[in-house]
Amino acid sequence: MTVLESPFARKLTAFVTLSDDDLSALSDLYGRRRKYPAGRDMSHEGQKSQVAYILAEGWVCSYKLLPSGTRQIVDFQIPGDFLGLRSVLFRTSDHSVEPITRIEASEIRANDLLEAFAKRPRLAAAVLWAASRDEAMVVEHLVGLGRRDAPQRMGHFLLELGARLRLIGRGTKAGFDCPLSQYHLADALGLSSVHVNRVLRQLREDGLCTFRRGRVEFDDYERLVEMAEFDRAYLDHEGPLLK
Amino acid sequence: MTVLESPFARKLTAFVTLSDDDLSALSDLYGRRRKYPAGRDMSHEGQKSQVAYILAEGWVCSYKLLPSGTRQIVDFQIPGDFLGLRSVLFRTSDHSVEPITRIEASEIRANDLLEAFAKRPRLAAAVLWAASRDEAMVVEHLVGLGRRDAPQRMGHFLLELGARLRLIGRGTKAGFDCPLSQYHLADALGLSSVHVNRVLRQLREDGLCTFRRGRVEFDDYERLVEMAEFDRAYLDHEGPLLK
DNA sequence: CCGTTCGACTGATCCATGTTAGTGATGGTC
DNA sequence: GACCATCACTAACATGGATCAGTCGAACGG
Repeated sequence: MTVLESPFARKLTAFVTLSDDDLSALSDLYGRRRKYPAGRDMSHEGQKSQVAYILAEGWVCSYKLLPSGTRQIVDFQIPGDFLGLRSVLFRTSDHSVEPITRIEASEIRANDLLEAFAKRPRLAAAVLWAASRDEAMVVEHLVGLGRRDAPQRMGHFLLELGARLRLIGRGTKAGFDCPLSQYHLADALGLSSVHVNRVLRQLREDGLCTFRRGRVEFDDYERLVEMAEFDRAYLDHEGPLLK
Repeated sequence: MTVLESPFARKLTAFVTLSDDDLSALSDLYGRRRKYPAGRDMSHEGQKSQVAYILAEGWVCSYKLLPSGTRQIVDFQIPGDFLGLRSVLFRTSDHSVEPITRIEASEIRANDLLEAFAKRPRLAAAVLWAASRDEAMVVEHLVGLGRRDAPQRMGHFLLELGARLRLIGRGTKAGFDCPLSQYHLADALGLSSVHVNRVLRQLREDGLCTFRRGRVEFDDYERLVEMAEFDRAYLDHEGPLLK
């Protein structure tokens, strides 16, 4: 796979037009590529590591565990997303990370990243955009938990995931492949898995969308957008910003 | 008021030991100081401004409005906190800002800030810490909305506020002054104001804490911490990190 | 001084969602 | 082939919190 086809490059170029030089600087960043099995925790918790990753393949979630034993998933990472960027730049991160599928991730050394930023400002702009989009997603997620009911939350979540996946060429407005279990959805949306099941059934019966056997189908995209009050603006996906 | 006594400096020095030179660089940052009346929206929404503020006096909240007319408060800013740092560094922010009390804020020009960072790395570290603490608070807030019930959320919120205020010398483990209405609490905690009232009454009757007439009193700090499962770790308040 | 607004506060009712306790299908493993 | 774990799915029941519909007191503008 050439750099241009990597999910990370696809995501960035959707936002900032990158020159060939920018792209080759990007490919120089990629260090050792590692694989991790699904399920077992990568447990970055409490560690302060000097290395971050760019997820090349597979899905990951970051979550916090509560004393009661329940957990809250803060967000999901898909190919092209950073893993552990914060724990490089800031202090040790306080949440845990679990691979949902088998994953492949390329190491990025903090120094290399900062050097590349100095030489290629557009690259820096693109990465900052990605980071700020991720933050906007957390805020939107928070709004959902506070003020949207279960069907809206679910619809919003699936639409957001769909939009992110489309950006890296892993989905269309018709649907996308999705390895999440109903338990993952429950932990992300602050619901019980029982209720997740009910809500999914209702969305299906209402002809809005169908989630079955690892695949999400948008049965009526526009009506789902309306029901979920989904506003793409916060994802900032409407074409390159810097030409 | 000397720089050292400003809430911003107090907050930073609680985390990173700053030299006299660092502190004077800090005081050079402060630009024009402006006042805003309570209530009227500062409406940064959709604007991309080149100026941020450091809140010197008063309380502010940032929130998102939903189509249904309800709102979700994302967080509160108190003296010493940044206002609009994100909209300087990143793209236009998509939430609104409302002063809760009359406020005073000093302008910070983005360039000045970046220059100061280059010259005084410890200052940069301190500001980065502040930014990452704010993010950690948003995540913790999200966890609360997803997985804590109303009394825990309320307790957690009041304890967090108390800890932040103590850092800038505006509160103790006994309590603090708090200009928030029960509507503010409702919008922040994802509850109805009716339920906020009930929960406050219950906390009072249980001898945990009392919120009345603009004042929060911790009646039994330790028991409240336990009830709310409040873990200070994410605030990172345990003394200076860099000596 | 009166009327208006706003915030704290309450009781009654209802419903969205949680909890408990299952069934059945699938796939992996020894 | 037996066993086990995991996941989707369901029904019955319980409940936290929303909603509705107020009262009351304080602050405020005219």
